[in-house]
Amino acid sequence: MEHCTHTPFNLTKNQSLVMSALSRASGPLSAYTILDQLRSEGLRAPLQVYRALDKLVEYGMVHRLESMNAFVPCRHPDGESESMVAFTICESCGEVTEISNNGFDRQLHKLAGGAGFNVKKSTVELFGECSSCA
Amino acid sequence: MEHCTHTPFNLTKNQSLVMSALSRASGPLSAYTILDQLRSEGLRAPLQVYRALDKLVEYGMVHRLESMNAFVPCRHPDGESESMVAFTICESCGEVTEISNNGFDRQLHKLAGGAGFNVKKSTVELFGECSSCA
DNA sequence: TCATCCAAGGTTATAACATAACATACTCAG
DNA sequence: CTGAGTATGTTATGTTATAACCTTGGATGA
Repeated sequence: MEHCTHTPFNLTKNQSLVMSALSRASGPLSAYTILDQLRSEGLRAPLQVYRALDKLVEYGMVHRLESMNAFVPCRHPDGESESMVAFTICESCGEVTEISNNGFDRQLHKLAGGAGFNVKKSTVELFGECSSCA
Repeated sequence: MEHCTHTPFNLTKNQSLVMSALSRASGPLSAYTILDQLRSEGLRAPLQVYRALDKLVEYGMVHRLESMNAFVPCRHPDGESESMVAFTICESCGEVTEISNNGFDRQLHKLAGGAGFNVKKSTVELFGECSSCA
């Protein structure tokens, strides 16, 4: 599935700006929040942000959190190879963590496969309480 | 997680209207599509639909597809007991299917639990190709 | 009875998220 | 150079969701 294999890209100006805004942030950002942060850099319209985001997602450098209409830089833990990506979202502190696991990925494909469904892309977002808030 | 345990409810008028619109439909409906279908029944404003949807989701009778901003009636297959719910979404014909599986649910909790995260609610949406389209 | 509470409903306005359409510029292989 | 393909800029608009405020109707119990 999506992952960071394409990372070493020459990003365009807008793509770099959006990427660095996301990297600086401590949590997910909406497209419009990114836009506000980058007005001083010359960005003016939502499309400039959305276009950059589309590419960054395509390159696997950014993930979209469907349940939040927000974006995070890809930071899957070292040692994890490419596979499905899932997110934990803490309902009390807002922390978002990326987790990936090959076994789980296989399970998921198997589960869907049992119904004759061939999975190409997955969205897995888990809400609950993180360890620091427990 | 969410499921249909609360089903035998006395729904209000708006809730019934929204529920029957979803039940009639062959696929997911957006809130605004539901509104359009129910104008003839007297609904006028988005909030009337959103409020009904909120309740129906709370009762476990409707699921929200986060990645599509759309809603489907809960129809998990007979014999499946309560557990996590996942959806397959066919990118070629648009068919949406609900699947649930206790083993998968446990896996998912275990995966997150390994990172100290306590899962309360999950969104699992799988995109790909369904059996009829293959 | 009627006071009070509370869930649900109605309405207007607006916020938040996302894309259409069209014109211009950059860049790189042929 | 040239032209195909990608990126950009800009305006306008489409789509999804909620805020704020007020009214209705039914249950409860003093």
